[in-house]
Amino acid sequence: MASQPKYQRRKEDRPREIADAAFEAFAEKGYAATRIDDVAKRAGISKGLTYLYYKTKEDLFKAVVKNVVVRRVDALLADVESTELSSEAFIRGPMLDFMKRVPGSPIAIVIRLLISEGRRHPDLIDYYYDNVVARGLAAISRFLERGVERGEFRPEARDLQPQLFLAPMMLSMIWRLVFTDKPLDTDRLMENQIDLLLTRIKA
Amino acid sequence: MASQPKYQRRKEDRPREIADAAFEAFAEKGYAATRIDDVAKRAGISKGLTYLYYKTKEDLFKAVVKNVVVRRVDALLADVESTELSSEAFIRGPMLDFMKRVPGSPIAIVIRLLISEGRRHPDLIDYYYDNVVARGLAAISRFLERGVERGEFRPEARDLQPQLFLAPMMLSMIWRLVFTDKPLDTDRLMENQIDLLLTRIKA
Amino acid sequence: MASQPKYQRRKEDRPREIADAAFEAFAEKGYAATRIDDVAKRAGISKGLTYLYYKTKEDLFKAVVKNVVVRRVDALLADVESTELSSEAFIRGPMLDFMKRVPGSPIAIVIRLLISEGRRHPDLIDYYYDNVVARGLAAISRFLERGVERGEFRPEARDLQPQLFLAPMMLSMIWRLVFTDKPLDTDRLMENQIDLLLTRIKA
Amino acid sequence: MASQPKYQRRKEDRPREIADAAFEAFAEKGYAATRIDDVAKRAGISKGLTYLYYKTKEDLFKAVVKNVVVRRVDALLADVESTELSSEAFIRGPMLDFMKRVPGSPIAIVIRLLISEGRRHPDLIDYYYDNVVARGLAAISRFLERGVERGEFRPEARDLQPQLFLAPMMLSMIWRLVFTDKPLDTDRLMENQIDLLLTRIKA
DNA sequence: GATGAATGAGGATTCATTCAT
DNA sequence: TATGAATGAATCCTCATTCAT
Repeated sequence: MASQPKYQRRKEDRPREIADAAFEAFAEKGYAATRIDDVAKRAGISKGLTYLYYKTKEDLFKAVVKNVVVRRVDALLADVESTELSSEAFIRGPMLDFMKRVPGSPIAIVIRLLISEGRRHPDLIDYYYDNVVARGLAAISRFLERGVERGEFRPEARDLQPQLFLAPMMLSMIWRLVFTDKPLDTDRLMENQIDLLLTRIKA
Repeated sequence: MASQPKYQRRKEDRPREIADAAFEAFAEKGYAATRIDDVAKRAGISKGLTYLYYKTKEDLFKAVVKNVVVRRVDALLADVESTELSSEAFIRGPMLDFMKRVPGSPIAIVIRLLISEGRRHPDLIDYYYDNVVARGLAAISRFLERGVERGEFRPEARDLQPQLFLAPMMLSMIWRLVFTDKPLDTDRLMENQIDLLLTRIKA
Repeated sequence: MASQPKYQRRKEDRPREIADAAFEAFAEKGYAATRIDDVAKRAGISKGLTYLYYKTKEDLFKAVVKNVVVRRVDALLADVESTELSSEAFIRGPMLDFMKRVPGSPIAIVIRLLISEGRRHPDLIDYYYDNVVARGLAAISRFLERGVERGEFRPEARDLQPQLFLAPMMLSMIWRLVFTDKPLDTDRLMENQIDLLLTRIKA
Repeated sequence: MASQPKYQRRKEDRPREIADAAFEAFAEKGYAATRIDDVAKRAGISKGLTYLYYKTKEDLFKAVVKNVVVRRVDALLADVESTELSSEAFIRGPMLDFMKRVPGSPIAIVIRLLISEGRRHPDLIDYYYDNVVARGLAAISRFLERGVERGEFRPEARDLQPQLFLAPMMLSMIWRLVFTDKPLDTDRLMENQIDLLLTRIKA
């Protein structure tokens, strides 16, 4: 093997590279079972360098949840919010598509990390809630409201808990995380739920 | 005050006492952060004795998931299956009650453990699936079937994924595990879901 | 080699054994350069066991200074204070003997540790001052006072700083710690000082 | 406020600047606890540059003891040796003044470093002995000799160990290094010692 | 059976030193 | 020269597991 250059200065990219590597490692083995050495190896750097950018393993964990997630969630949400369709068409279209993608996305992984490690990081929980959950719920509420205003939905739509839209997505996520090999048509699950809800609220 | 050992009974109960103590400890701190010493202290015995009953920490973990869970789940399911009501009355009554209790029950804790540690224990996942999830799903399917046979539900009820009944329960569970202090009327969430579903399938 | 028993329970003696081993190690290499592993090896135990008795390396350091020193200083001071001689005879005899022994005793080692590491352990400094230095100074003052009362010393003896008696001892200590191989008749140094002082204060 | 680099001059001064910075750092935290990074920061240069002038941390340590000390000691001794006074006047005047200044001077710091780290650097010890201690002792001996020759001191003065003059200075140094906040009139201690000695040797 | 002292492998973290830029 | 990113050996400390008592 030709020997690789031993040094490669890439100050700019390192933090993200490390966070990405850590994300993979945490995703695969969980926080506790992940060795800083693993992360470094995945990132193609030495263990010590990790500590130049992240003071502790916990810092790294927080960075993973914050940066990685938000980066990807932003992308996903952007997709969704830039549409102009009838409320029903939007919900059955882009919004459903979005929800279908979540259980297989990094968001699911992060949820798992938060479920496992969240207790010791209340600030992370808050961060995640504010930046992901609350935004998602608000988007749904906004949509229902708009539907009512436009006369597409009945006024009772306003009283619907937005979590009703998300429940099958959550179940699908957990299902796929835990029961990897047990069959479940998660797409159909979400479609059915949307159908139930739209039937109920359509004007 | 020094905390008193919680368990201290006859030898024959030891394995269960240890498993119970371990369950508490795992519930509080998670698998990795739980010290065998903690478990022993909670069980009121010495660290060494733990190893007489469980060869490794992992064994203990498995025992917790298996024994503790099944024991408690059995109790919960027994409640439910011994009823004679109209299908709708049953669903809105005992079944809904049962579901409402789950997010605050040990089952939620075990779910968390499985989400966190399950990957490394596929046999546990299978065990849990067979003994808890599959039984629950089958019960729901059986119920729908019975409703159709009795003419209470429309035949399409047979096609409903039983997970639709469980989705809000799952979301409630996760919500309460993760967002301990964020408000969510989980009971209402489940009621609404039941209502949506019954509206759809009632004859 | 016949294999030694792998386990040897000696709960009672361990703390002292470890502290003694640590004392040796610290004496030889200083605090920073001493590895817990060295200490354990010297004590004939495993590294981990050290931590059963001393939570951190710092704890061990404190224990060394406190226990080891006080143990030995007590012995030395006991010697001295139990005499009944004329003041001059006492000073030229037991007290001088005592001082001559100090530079080669563990006290010198501890002084070195305090000089090196003391800044980070003000409590240790205080402890050492109270238990060693202050006691020594007080003993000297008491002696001068007694000499005056008995008419053996002139009243001006009361004004003598007790540190004047100790100064050559201190120089001898440092000299021997630092300039191990440079000649200096430390005994004569102390004798001369005592002589100077007695000449001055004798009635 | 970010601390400003203290040194930042021409290249030719670099080695000295670094050594001075290192001296400060060693003085503050001791050898082991001083990071090369600290030294560099104090010197207003990058870590790497330090290695251009000093191959290792130990080299730097040696340079500190050698250059810094000798530079400052030379200055101090120069003061002293250029006088023309009666022997007694000289001892009670410039020499006593000099000794009084030592415990608060960098020499004290270096002594501490030698006490802490000297064992691993016998060459440094020798260097220090030759350039500081031996010179000091010789100066004192020379002075006594001269006093005898001039008829100011009795011939027995020749037999006096020069260390007797230095003992209270040494004690004062250590006292101030270790018992920073315990009161001791170190000036008076030295004055008294000089008085004792002069009383003994004056013709 | 019980105990808890003892072991030792392993992991997070630090920091002197190197070297691409 | 000058920088500071990068390396990796070294070290403290933890904790599951063992075993003498």
